[in-house]
Amino acid sequence: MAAKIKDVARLAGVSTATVSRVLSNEGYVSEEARKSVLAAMEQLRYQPSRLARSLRVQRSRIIGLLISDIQNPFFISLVRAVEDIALQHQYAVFLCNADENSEKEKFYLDLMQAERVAGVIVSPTRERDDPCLQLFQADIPFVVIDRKLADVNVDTVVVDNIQYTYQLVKHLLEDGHRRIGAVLGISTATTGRERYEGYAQALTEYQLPLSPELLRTSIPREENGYHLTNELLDLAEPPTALFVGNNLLTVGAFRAISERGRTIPDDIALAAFDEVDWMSLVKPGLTVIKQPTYDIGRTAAELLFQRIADPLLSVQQITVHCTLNIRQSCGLHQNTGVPASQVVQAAQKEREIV
Amino acid sequence: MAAKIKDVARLAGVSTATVSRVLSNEGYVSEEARKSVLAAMEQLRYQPSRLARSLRVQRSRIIGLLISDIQNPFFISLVRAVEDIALQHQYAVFLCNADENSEKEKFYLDLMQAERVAGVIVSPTRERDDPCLQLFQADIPFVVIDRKLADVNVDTVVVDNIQYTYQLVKHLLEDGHRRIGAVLGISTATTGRERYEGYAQALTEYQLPLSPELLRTSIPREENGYHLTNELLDLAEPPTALFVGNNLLTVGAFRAISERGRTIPDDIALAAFDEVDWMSLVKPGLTVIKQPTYDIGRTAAELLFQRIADPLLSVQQITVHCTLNIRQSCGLHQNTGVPASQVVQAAQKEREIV
DNA sequence: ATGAAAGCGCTAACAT
DNA sequence: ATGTTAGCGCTTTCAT
Repeated sequence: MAAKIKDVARLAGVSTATVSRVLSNEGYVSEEARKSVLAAMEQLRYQPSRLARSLRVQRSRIIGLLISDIQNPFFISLVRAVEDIALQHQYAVFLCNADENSEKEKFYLDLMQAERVAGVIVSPTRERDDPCLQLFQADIPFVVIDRKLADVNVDTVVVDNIQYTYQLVKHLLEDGHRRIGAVLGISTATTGRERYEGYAQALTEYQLPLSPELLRTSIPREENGYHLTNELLDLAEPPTALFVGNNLLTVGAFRAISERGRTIPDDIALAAFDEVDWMSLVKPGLTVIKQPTYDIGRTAAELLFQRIADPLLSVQQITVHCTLNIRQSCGLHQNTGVPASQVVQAAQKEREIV
Repeated sequence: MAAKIKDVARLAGVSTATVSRVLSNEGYVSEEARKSVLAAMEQLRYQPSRLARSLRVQRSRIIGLLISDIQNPFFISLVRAVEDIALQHQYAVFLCNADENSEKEKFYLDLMQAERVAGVIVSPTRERDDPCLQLFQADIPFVVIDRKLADVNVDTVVVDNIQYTYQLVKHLLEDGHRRIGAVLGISTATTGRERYEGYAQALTEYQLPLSPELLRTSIPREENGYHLTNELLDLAEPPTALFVGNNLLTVGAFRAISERGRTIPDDIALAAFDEVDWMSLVKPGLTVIKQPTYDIGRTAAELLFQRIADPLLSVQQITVHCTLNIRQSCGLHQNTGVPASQVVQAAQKEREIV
């Protein structure tokens, strides 16, 4: 097995305490002792056991990151951000993927607790989420991202889904569309529900009915986007425009429309939540709300480390701003009430405390 | 703090040994004792510390997964696969992202060693990779994926890059192209080098020179694909076809071509390594080699658990098969020597031991 | 069938 | 400036 602190101490002719002091750069240790310890470490290729250390100091230098779907590009740069910040703090990231499955979510949260992680960042699969509450009750520092959690006052980083969806759908309305379909994620997650609300607000403002047949929801996966869009296109009177509430659903929607030989935006307009890099490659470019994914991850990680450092800190609920990227998929917008430039300007990457 | 085994023992009126026996379902324990222990656990919401357990039994139920770039979709379903298999074995996955940076790679491998993970799956950033060798010398079970490692005989899961690239480039040649540019990943990783070899083999077979000006290599990132492709398009005599060696590079290449208003395949043909889901959305569809990413991950994880179970098992080097997805991006293929159907048939998802 | 006790590798009082 | 020692929470002989 690997060398341990005792071996280093023996070889260096000092006690384990001295070795530990060298390791942590704390306390007094003579230059001479330090040198021989360092030499011994080198010689034995000593790698201190973080396992033992964590047990002893009763906290590990690992944070858990539980995302709801690793297939979703939205989470990828978020992961990168968390990783970057964690690295700065000398922490490692324990990444888990709930796969939109609340059982897996519970499993992983239990696991993180059992591994005694220092804190957790989580995007809950549902708004009322017992496993998350349990985490909260166990006094484990944690930060919620992307989706809000009901019944607890906890550090949170989200975007204003209602407001941005409202703007996006309004954009479609201003282009003259009156029959706008919606393909959304399930409404047990707040993102799904709020995006529905934004959609509903916009229609209501234009005194349009909220026709149930135009609304489709499911777990946000590509195949679901595909099927739901097909359902909408199969309607006796199909929508002239589509609002899609998530990037995976968008891939499916796009494919469904293409396969039928329909063209965007002439046959049907398309506007969606979430930007993905390939969207700049497809023609026509998609009009989307772009979330600052890296910022969300960075902010959440910073919040978490603040909370770890000071558990008594007051709770912060941060809303980050998005950008409206207007491209060609909703058609010409000569008749847009709000000029595109103004909309984009209003959506700087600022932060506000709610 | 959370309840510990002592608390459970006290509440249940038994010793810690008995609690431990209940926990692990090993050794004799009376039905009566079991019941009261279970009740005590419930009441205290006891979560055994895997940290302490790992220290005691000298091995954790965590495997490390170090991928070279989390932005690359290639790795995502691979991650999913590893996660699925690990879960079956009651292991957790410690996912790290080297970001094509060998310092980060070293940092994470050291970290994994310090955390005493049970084993590691890694896609090395370079062919001669000291941190990986160190892992090997420390007798930590590990499996190499995607890229081979020189100087050691270690469990490996890769694809036959040379062979598939050869087929793909030959396809371009059979379509009549004689000036084929290549945009590849750096050749310190075996994927880059081997894909170059496949390219070279095909050209050589057609007795074409290997013109250095047609070959561009860099770290596989989108912006590099963009710049390198622009360089090729800027040549006095630009290539009529392009082979791109990796999906991130392909996004960049595609963008560069689009931005110049060039059309695929009329102005320039395009064929690439790696499939990504959005490729079915762009027009024209891209001709690509599709790697069985999930299979690669699954195979690697299975190999790792075999090795953990029996360190003396003979080393396995597995080559998984790819699929050639022929679409419209390399032009019509009436003049293709090998019919597409036959090529695809030859590329079933079989396995072979090299 | 159960308990007592040692010890995994490390840190942190406390003593010198 | 350095060493001694107890103990983090768990498992596992070895007794009984």
